[in-house]
Amino acid sequence: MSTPLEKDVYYRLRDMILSGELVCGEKLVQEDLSARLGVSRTPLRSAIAKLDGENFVRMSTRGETTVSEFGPRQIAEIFEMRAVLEGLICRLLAPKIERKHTIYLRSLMASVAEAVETGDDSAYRETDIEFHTYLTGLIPGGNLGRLLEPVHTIMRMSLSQGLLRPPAETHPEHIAIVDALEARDPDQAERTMIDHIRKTIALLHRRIKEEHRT
Amino acid sequence: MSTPLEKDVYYRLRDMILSGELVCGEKLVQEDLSARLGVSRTPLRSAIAKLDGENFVRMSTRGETTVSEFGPRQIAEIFEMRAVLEGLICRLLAPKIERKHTIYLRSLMASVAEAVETGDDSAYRETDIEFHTYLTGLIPGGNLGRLLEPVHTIMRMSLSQGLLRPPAETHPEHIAIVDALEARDPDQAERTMIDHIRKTIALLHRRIKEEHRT
DNA sequence: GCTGGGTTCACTGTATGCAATGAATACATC
DNA sequence: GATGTATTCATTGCATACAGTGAACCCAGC
Repeated sequence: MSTPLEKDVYYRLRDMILSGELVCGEKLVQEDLSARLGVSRTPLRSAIAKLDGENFVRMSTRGETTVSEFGPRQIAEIFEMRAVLEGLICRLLAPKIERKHTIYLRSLMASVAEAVETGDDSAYRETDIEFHTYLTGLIPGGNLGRLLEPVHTIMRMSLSQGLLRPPAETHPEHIAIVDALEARDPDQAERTMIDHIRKTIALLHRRIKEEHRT
Repeated sequence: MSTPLEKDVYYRLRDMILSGELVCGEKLVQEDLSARLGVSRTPLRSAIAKLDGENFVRMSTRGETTVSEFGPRQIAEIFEMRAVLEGLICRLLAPKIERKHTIYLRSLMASVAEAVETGDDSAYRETDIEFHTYLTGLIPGGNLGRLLEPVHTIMRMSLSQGLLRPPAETHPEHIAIVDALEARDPDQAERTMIDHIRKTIALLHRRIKEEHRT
């Protein structure tokens, strides 16, 4: 048992949901899925139960399991949550952030400076995610971080689907966030982070509008 | 199948964790637990998987399942999340809240006016919870609401353990929140809600300090 | 043709059995 | 006595088997 089968099934299932392979509202039939994934229903059920806990699927009381919806509308809502939660992280972090952490963040920003200039999105994308993930990981205790993990998974998916503002736009915002953290200004750090994410939300809403028009 | 056994096990297990019957860090032994609860390991495993998804327990890769910690420190962190998330709810709700909803909230407040005067905490407590739960339920889509459900469970537990500010203090705050919602002022609504919850967090921190001193 | 009752069937929830793995213990060797 | 090794054991992960339930379907009666 190098890797527990149910973990594997969990990740595969989650990917299938986020990639749209399993459509929203689709009823999950355990036998079909287990055949499709080549496992028995036991690890599948564990995976589904965990996904239920994370709200990726919804189990009705009558045995029906349906896929939660992750359209632009829901993504926007999730990003709203992300904004305030990551803002909170910055606020809590600011008073006591250690020098080595800001140094790492700065080096992270510096490492993609060229990618920003040249407009190399794919190189920039990973750094963007790392920036947010790293910050989240800095909170001790980690309840907050654990809650945000699935959210960041969704964020990763959104970015890979092209939900990306121009690096030339977001890069300075990231730097401003680090500036505020380094200045140990909780309010400023929180505000900067929230504004940063809400600009992406605004982009999302424009997308929704366009999509609605077609 | 009046009620699925695994749902029942899930709730019982969650209660055992929140009530402190299962201590933080305690390793969950499936056979022991299943015997203790009078069920087989199968529904138990489903329940545990879901609790893992909600971060009530933590499953290591090596099969060990341990209970997450819910001490004052963690409760404080969770309340911080609660503050910004419920603040967000108010912000999103304010522009479009319907009259019938504010009417209900006002009636809710009015119904406990005497309890506030007389200092009848137990009568007031349920209304307090209902106030927050109701607001959470008003957000459409419900991803936000679903995320906050376990959080409110923790809140309920905290209140029953005496984490309660005097109703005379919180009651006007609730009213102020409804005022802001009715005025359709998103910023004010968000701020009022956040301040409201953060005052409870401050109480929590005082508790932590006291506890630390003994 | 439509409706009511019964039968079948697909699917889920649960229990149990088995195999595998990590840990603890006992033992042998240096 | 300490250290390395083999064996046992506790406990998990997985598959399968079984029972129960809701839904679809079919057929008879009006």
